[in-house]
Amino acid sequence: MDKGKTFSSFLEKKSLKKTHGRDLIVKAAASIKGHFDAEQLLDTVKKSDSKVSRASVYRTIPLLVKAEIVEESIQKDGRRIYEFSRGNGHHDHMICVKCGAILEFHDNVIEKHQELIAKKYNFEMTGHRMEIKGICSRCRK
Amino acid sequence: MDKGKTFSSFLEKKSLKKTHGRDLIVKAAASIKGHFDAEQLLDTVKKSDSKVSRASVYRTIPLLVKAEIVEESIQKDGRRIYEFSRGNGHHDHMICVKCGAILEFHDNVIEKHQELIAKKYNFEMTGHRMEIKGICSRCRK
DNA sequence: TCCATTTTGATATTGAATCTCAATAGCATT
DNA sequence: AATGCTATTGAGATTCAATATCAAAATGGA
Ligand SMILES: [Mn+2]
Ligand SMILES: [Mn+2]
Ligand SMILES: [Zn+2]
Ligand SMILES: [Zn+2]
Repeated sequence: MDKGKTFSSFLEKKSLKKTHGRDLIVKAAASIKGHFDAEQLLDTVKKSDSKVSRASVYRTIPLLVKAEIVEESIQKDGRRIYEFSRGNGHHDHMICVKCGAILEFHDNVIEKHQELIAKKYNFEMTGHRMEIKGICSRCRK
Repeated sequence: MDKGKTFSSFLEKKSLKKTHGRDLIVKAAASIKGHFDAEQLLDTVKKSDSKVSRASVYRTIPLLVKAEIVEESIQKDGRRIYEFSRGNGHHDHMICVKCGAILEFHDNVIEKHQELIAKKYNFEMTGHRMEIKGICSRCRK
C-alpha cells in the first residue's frame, strides 16, 4: 500500500512538484492509525521535520484527498476529520457523543439506496456523508 | 403549527424565562420558508426588533433545537444550516456543489437500515445526518 | 413593589481554515 | 553545473462562524 508512489504519480499527472514537505506529509498521514485532523497531522509531520508549516499541511490535505490517498470522513466539533485510505473500502461512521469514539460500518443496502435516490432526482452524486450520532456500547453500561 | 406555544411550555418545563427576544426569534424562524443559517435568522429577527442581538440568536438556536422546534439539517461551507420543523417529518438532504441548492428526500429503507446498524453495534442512536453531494438536475444540463 | 436570578446587548475572543507575500526550492533548459 | 522561470514554502496575518465576557436590564416569584 505505498501511497507515496501513488501521490508521486498524482503530482506528476497534475504537473505539481514533488517536494520535501509533501513527501513527509503523505508519509505522516500513512503512519497515523485511525482518524485524524489537520492539527494532528501537523504534529506528526513536525516529528520528522519541525520546519514543515501548518500552511503546507492544510494545503496538501486537499491534494491527498483528490489523489484518493486520504478521505475526509466526518466533521466533529467543527473540525474536519480525515483518514488514510487503506484499501478497506468505503464506510460510514457512528460517533459517540459521550466519549467521542468513531465507529465504522458499511451497509450495502444503504449505499444502493443512495444511488437510487440520486437517480430518481436526476442528481449526479459525487459523494455522500452519513453520520450516526449516539452513545456507544461502552458508554451505555 | 403554533410552535410559539410549544416553545413557551418548553421554557416553562426547563425553568427558563419567556423573553421578548426568544419570542421574536421563534416567530422569525417560523416565518422563514426553507433552510436558513444563524445570520439569516438574525436578519429576519432584526426586521421585527433591530435591538435583538446576534448573541441572543446564537444562544436561542440550541434551545429551539432541544425543543424540537428547529432542526439542524446540514453543514454547508462551515456554516450550520437549520430549518423550522413543519411536521413534514424527518428527511435527509442532497446538496448541489454547483449552485448550492438543497434538495430533500426521504427513504424508509435507509432509515430502517440505520436502526439495524445501530442495534447490531449496540449503539444507541440519538440522531443521524446524511448528505448526498453532487450536481442537481438543473445544473446538469 | 422588592429582589434574587436569568437574560441580554455590545463587544471581545476563540479557533479552524484560508490568504499574503517575500524567500526558497524544484526542474527543464542550456 | 549554472541559469531562469515558476511553483511552493514558512511565518504570520486574516477571515469568519461560533462562543465567551460582563455590566446593565428584564423576568417572575414572593
Ligand atoms: Mn473511518
Ligand atoms: Mn430540509
Ligand atoms: Zn462512547
Ligand atoms: Zn445545482
